[in-house]
Amino acid sequence: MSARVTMRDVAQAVGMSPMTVSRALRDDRTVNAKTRARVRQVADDLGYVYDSTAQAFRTQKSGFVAVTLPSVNNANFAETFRALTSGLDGSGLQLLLGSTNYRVAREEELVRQLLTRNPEALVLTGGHHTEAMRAVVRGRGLPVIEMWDLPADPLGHVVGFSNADAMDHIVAHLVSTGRHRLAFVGASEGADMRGAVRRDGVVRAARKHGLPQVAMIDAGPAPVSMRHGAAVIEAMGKEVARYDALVCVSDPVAFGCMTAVQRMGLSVPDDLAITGFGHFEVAKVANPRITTVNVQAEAIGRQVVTLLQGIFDGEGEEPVTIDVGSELVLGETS
Amino acid sequence: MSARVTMRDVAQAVGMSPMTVSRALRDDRTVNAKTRARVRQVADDLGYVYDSTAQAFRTQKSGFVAVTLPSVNNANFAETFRALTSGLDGSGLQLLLGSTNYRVAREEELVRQLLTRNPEALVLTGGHHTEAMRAVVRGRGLPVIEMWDLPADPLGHVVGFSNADAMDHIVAHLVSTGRHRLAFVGASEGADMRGAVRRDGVVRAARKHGLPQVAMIDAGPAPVSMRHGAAVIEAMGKEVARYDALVCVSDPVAFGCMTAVQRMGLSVPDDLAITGFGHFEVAKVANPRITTVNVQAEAIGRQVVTLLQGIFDGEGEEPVTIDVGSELVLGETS
DNA sequence: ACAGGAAATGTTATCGGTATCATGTTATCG
DNA sequence: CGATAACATGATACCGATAACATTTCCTGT
Repeated sequence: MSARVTMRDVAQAVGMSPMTVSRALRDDRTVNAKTRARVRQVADDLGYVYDSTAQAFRTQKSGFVAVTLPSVNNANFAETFRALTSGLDGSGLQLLLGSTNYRVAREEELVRQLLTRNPEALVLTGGHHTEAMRAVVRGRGLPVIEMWDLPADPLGHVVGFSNADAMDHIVAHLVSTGRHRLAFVGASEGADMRGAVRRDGVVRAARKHGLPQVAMIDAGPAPVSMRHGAAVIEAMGKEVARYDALVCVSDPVAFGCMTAVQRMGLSVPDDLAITGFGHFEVAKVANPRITTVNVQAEAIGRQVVTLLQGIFDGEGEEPVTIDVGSELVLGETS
Repeated sequence: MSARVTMRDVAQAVGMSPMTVSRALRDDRTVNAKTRARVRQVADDLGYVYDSTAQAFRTQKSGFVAVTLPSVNNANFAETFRALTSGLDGSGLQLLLGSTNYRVAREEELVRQLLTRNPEALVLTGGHHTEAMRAVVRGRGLPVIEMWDLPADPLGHVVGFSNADAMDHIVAHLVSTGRHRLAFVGASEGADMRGAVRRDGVVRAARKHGLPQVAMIDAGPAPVSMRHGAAVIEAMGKEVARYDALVCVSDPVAFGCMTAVQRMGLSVPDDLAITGFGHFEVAKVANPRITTVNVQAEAIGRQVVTLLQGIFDGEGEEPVTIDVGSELVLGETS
């Protein structure tokens, strides 16, 4: 109880200076092996717990990597985060996670907050940010990685893919299988830039392929998921048969739409094709399997880790852009 | 560029002492309102960024709440985490997240690491820990909350529910609808205590209700999800019809099993009942809807937030146990 | 046995805020 | 108008680890 055990206490107990204890605990080879062992032992006995805060303060290296995600409640982002975690495991770096709830204003606030912790690198999801935030980050001069997007004017490194290209794959595929009355199912226009980019991608692709205008089905404010897809289709009723393909903003939405369509007795894909986005597990397992786009969430995480390692090993300063691409994954719904 | 801007620099620019700047930035009312505004302005102009590390060091309050989750890649845990995040938003506390990958040994290591950051509270998922970890945490004397479980010997506060009771609900329901050849689908016996508790819960409940022995279907090492459920049933083929109910360790597994069963032409629930666990979105949306148990992931998060607020407001020291309960949610698969 | 260098350990100052106590300055009132 | 309180600001020390430099101890070869 009482006061906390510090290196000074350990040093006293061992009969050495705090400096030696510091070195010993960091496994500094200039400290005699026997001393090192003894220090370890005594530290354990005293219940000493290393203070990373003091270290971070003194060395001006926090050991933190700040990460922003739109939401942790999304299998794809979660997968990327998992890859980051496991890739950074053992490197002595800690992830500092924050969620933006798909809003750039919230992102700005979050990043300001994260920066006060002195992170050694900043990993952002998406390439859309407020001007103020860009300024803050730039002024800080710390390594930045934007992921899940290919921003036109990157802040630093980039690991992502083109949402527009991905949507083009889908539209091209639908066109080639004879569909031409497309509807896009996504979140209401609002703060969710990612959804907006996908929507625009579909519209542009449709135009390019000579299709009539794409209908917009609004599944509510972001984030939208299975139940929103199901609800909006349910509300439409048989009206939905007016279209011959539902292009959904994500796999969960697609799955939701599909179940609603099936419940009303329509057949997928005979009456209606359905496509998703993201290659979520549900797309692979659903009945029928959902045609989707694989965006390789895990690969993004791994690439970010590789970049981070390079950064901390003091490698090249020039910002790198890595396009992990995306590929159409044919299912049975189209 | 060059050196970083500190309070000293701001103070100099304003023509006041660092102490006044410190107070001004914290909105200390003893500082003249005009001065406060001016300090704010100058700090902004200079691009000053507050250093939480220094603050944490000096005040010995990190502003961190450490949280361990088995995996962020699980909609339920993610939901709890989201509730924690949004509940703590604006309180000046930062969540420090770590994943245990469902292994207590990993949890111990993780907690040791997290403790070096001086968290002001520790939120653990689950009630199974290594002895060493219990000792470390106890010795530290910081507030602890265990969630998602009702441990027999809690480390501190508890917000959870009884997994055994929940499984009993399910088994009782299956029995009451005439099923008696049960099989449990879950992860291999191993480090995943949560899965083990559910399995044992089913076995005990079956015995209590006078059922013959419950068969065990091994979907592979934890964590198991949709595709593992689908794969193991697919591998069994029609053999699965030997049972009249599949009790699955989670909704995703249940969904995977169901799709596999349906693909081989069997009917759910006519040929086979299927139950899940967790009230995941997929259970509500799937076709047919999956009978499951609602464990109120979000409520757990909210309750934890309430406890934390109480702790930081210096309230009652006696550990509290909150049972958020669980309830059977009837679907169409049983 | 001794110079010279390697190995092991110690001393001092410091990172950027802020608790604490001290001091100066401006209202308030009999 | 002088005393006293209310308000505003400042000086000093310190949180716990460690970089940088200094010193001591122990070998090694001749």
